[in-house]
Amino acid sequence: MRLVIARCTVEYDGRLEAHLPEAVRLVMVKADGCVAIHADGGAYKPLNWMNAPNVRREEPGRWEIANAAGERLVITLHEVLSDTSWELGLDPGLRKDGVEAHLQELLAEVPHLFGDGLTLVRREYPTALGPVDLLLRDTAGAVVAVEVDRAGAAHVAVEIKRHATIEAVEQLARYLEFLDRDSSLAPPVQGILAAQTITPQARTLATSRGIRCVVVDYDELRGLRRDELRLF
Amino acid sequence: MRLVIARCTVEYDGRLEAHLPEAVRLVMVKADGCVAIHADGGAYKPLNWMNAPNVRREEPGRWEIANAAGERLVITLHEVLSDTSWELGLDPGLRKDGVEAHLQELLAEVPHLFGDGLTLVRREYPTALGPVDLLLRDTAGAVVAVEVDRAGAAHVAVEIKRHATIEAVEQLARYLEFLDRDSSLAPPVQGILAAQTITPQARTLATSRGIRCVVVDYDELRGLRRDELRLF
DNA sequence: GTGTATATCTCGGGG
DNA sequence: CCCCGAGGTATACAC
Repeated sequence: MRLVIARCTVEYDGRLEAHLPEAVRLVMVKADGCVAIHADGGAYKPLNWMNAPNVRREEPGRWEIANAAGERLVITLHEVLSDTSWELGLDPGLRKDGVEAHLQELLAEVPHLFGDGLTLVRREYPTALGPVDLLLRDTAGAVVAVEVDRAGAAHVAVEIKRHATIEAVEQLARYLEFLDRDSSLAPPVQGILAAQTITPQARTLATSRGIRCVVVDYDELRGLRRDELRLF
Repeated sequence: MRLVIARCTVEYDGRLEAHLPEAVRLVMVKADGCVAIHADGGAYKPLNWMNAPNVRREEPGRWEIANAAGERLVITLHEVLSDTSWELGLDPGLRKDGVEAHLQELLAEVPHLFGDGLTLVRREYPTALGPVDLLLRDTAGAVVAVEVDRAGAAHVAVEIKRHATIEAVEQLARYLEFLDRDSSLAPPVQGILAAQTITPQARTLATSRGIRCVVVDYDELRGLRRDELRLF
């Protein structure tokens, strides 16, 4: 990794055009060749950048970086205050826990939480528009629907979010539209929006579309699984 | 701006949990107190970070950074290879050209491109869900609708995107639903999706919802405006 | 502050 | 390769 502190101006021409007036900034060049220009504030996002792969032509006082898509970044270095390089080596990478995928894993193990007699058909059930998080089947005729037109549904589609907004409702509604045309399922398919938090607007829209909202708790689910495992 | 090159491990506990095994990385601390931990690759996004505002408690070999939301970042420094600081000063900031807002400005000037007799009512026309990019009015009864149920519409809502996906169609469909209930407009309101590029899936969904797709060219529009200005 | 929309989003997965 | 969806998205803006 190379770190250059310099008074510079920058021009970017590609997906848009952007210009940075003269100021002192950090220019970071990583081992893969990607370049980022940072100011001394504004979260982690650089002011300007060029991703790898790219080609960098370096002349005294002027760097020109271009990629195959025709994007071009020109850095004019008026004064270089520091120019250092470091061997960092390959990073072992980040381990994450608590993202939507984990919520999905946990919920897939306890489908009966959404209604007695509900069992898992599969996770990531495919539709023409994309995969539904969970598809459940009612094995006891006990689905409780909030709207008459989806009452007694034999299948239930579950959309899982950490935080559900209107977008999540739209997404599930799209899936339901296509699931109702799925010949292997008997329409109507019931929809459930499951999330740790749900905005009031999303809840309103969901209700008006006959979609049930369920608030779930990640820590509680983890505990539940631990408790269930104890039975064996 | 402070730049620390160090062999370190990192723990984040907040909106999720994340862990970074021991490796040499760059720890960047900006003037506003935000912290970012970079590996030597992977575009501009850091492996881990903490935005401002936050409180940083620094002990030898261990930084603990926390914010008001209860998020916590702990950096254990096993070996510090370099620790430098720089005065960058306030950045004059980035000037951009070619974003969606500019496309909207240009299109607002030539509403007749969407159909003869169409004039601009206003940009950012408000609905309960948010503003519609452009609302047009048919002053010549010449709106061409792709679906019978929206034929002869007196008003046209235009959603503008640089690149239109299914999301854009959903967004416009939501607006149309509310515009049809707008007492100051006579339903049905026609919808047009205008973008520099439109995905095939978005086009399919748009057509099935009676929304017309129009591909626009930013450079051509700029030229068009220049040509029109020459007339005066 | 919440909610909504944009972004040179980045990043990963699947067809 | 494109498309889609998630993100500790970040960021701006309106209510």
